[in-house]
Amino acid sequence: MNKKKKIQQTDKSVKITNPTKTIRKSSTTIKVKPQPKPKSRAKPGSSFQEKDEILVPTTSVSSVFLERFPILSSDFYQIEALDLAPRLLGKYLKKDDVVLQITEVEAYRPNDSACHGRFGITARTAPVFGPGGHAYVYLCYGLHMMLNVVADKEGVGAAVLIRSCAPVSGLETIQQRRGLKSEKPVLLTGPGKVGQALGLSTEWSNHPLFTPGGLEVLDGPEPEKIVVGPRVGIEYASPEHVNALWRFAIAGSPWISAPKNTLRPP
DNA sequence: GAAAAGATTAAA
DNA sequence: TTAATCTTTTCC
Repeated sequence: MNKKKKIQQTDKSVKITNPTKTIRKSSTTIKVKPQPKPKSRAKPGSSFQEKDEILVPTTSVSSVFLERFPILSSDFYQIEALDLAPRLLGKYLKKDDVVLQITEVEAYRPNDSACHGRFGITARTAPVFGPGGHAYVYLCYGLHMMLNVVADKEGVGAAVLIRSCAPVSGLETIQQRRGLKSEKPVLLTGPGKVGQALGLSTEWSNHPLFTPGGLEVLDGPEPEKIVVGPRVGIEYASPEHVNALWRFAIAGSPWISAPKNTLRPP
């Protein structure tokens, strides 16, 4: 059917109600939350009290990464999502004392019937249309925080979903946030798990990833081989976009979400 | 103003 | 296979 005509990117007639933009800043010191209940997530808006936190000096682990893998600049992201997605593989996500290596991603693009930007600019999706290099975090199924990296230039509605990561440091914090004492792929294979491990809420949406503090993306080793496949969980989209091979993963990595049997060499 | 659906996960 | 859980978007 003809469902493809309204997907055009909207003009300025759309009103943009400003999303809640309380960008939380965290210092370079490592924060350890003593409160032990990873089950009930803290309600957005009530950031955990500063006084309840135990501040620990930055460890050598972070210094090593900052030295060898510097934070990526804004320029890195100003390309189309299909190019940015595979380039994000192997890069590092850093927040608090947690460092994750990106192992699986999906590209979402303009004129893409699976992209959140398909309805134009809204309060939720405004960051997607902003300049590349910012986070787009949204609540999925009322439960899961999904982290995207906004791609391309301002005005273009494109982003890359982070589907899976491998743990690099901060394993205890990851396990505590996940409520799971495992080192196996079940810990971080899935977009909801990544968001939970990083301690994200929708307040982190639109957070710049190219400036020090809070959530950052650091440079990392380029993977030797990459596999591609159709994106996951978008059955509502048009066949053309359901079948598009816009899912990318590091070949051979165990840190990849299901289904794995749809991934092939490009 | 009401209702359906969702870029998922964990447990039965 | 299904419940959990709630915001966003659409429909009347």
